[in-house]
Amino acid sequence: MAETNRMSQAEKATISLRGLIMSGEYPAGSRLPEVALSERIGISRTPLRQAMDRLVTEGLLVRAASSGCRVARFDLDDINDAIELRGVIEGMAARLAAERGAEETLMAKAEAVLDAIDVALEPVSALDFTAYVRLNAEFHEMLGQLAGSPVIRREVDRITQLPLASPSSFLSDQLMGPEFAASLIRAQDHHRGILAAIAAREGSRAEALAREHARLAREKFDYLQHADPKLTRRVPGLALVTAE
Amino acid sequence: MAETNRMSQAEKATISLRGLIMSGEYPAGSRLPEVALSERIGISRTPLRQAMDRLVTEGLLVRAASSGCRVARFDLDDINDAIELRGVIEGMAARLAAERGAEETLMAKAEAVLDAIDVALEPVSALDFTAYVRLNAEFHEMLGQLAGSPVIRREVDRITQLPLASPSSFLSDQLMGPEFAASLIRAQDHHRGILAAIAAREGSRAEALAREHARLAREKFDYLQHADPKLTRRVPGLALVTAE
DNA sequence: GGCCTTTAACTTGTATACAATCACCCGTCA
DNA sequence: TGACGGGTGATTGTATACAAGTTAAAGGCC
Repeated sequence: MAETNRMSQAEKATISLRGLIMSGEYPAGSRLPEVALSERIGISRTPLRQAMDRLVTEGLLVRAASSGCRVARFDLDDINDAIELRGVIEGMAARLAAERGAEETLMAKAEAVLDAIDVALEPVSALDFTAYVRLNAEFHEMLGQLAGSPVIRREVDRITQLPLASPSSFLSDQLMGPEFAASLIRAQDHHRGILAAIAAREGSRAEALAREHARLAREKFDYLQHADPKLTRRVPGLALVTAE
Repeated sequence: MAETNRMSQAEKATISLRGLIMSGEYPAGSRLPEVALSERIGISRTPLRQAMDRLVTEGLLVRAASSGCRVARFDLDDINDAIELRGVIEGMAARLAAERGAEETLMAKAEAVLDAIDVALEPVSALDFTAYVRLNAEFHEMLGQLAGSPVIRREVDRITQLPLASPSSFLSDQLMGPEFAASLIRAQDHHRGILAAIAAREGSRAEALAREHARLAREKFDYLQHADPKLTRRVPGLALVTAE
């Protein structure tokens, strides 16, 4: 959490509140009383309300008519649709990058990120998980830039940061198992394929690969569903997903 | 502008401010002093700031680091990318509707809207333009619902309401000419095709058609660019687009 | 005369006070 | 005993006052 000094109260409130909700502190559907919250996180109501507005646009909260906010409720379909949506957006970014041609320096940087991921995955038995999460997020961010369009980039960033659609969602070293490690390697294969398709100006292939890549998140999520229910409390956001 | 009574100050401020900006009152790149604005639209700073936050997420304003908001600046590429983005999102909605199957009552309602558009376009020489704009917006809204997913619907609504990507953008009876009327008829052909593809469960075709359909907006925009420059002042939003 | 520094005014960001609305509960009347 | 009405409490929405930071201008010094 870099430099909480230079952050505005509203930003701090956003992060605190998002964390509180993702951790399941406030169960899905529960109301969020403003005064109590502002006392709890030590920030006055004005920036807190800004934060709540922000989380409403993120979809984490819903604003009931003139009666404050409630924590949103998600079911399995919502998660899958959010993942599908991310795949479509990232697919568009990859396609446009291929069709229009991506800047060489950006491509080189993206390749470097992938090389670093290879390193992080190197000792399959004891891979560097936190490094992977960081680098993976970085690659997906690069994907938004490769098309060279501020509009596209902005949209990819937005989708990518949505709590339940993010490429980092439901990633947790809690579920480190052999099959999980294997899925990380498959993901890296996808990464390479997407970049290769962009370099070869194969727009359709780049788009299809990016969509397929997003679907890996589904597998991870399905795995979570059937794994130890105790994980619900340790994997951020999982507490908001109702069994349907 | 239905029932400004029951609206919160923040909503009123959003509408006023959006109107002010779209009309070109504040030129692209200019700063928006909060106090002056709040006096001008007669709403205190707190809800005004909410409105500004909202317009920032819409992309109409940009927030410079600790120095308030400026009116966003758009170029031709931004417009085209926003249109492409809408095509991709609506394409996804259409594809999912086809793949998953759309509810019959919704399909019937969508067909009814298209029938009404046919009527509005009937006398080619003197078609009912305002009715067309309303019905067109309604069809695109239905498109978001046909997939039967709240997540998808939400996203289509969001994109569809973005000022510069909306299917109603740059529609103006100012530019009523024979070629323009012809493009409305082509648009209606697309509408029919999309719905037929959904009914036939042809996801890929539905997606491709929806994408192509969005591209009609490009033609309209290109036409505007080369038309009478005086239109800049009469077509909402056009004033924000710089010549690049 | 030019540049740097300091100060002052303005602008945003935050906190708090106030207003209005909503919901719930209790009491009274039919 | 049940239902309706009034009132009271809490909670959100709005306005305003205050603080902090930024920018611009003016004056002094080199």
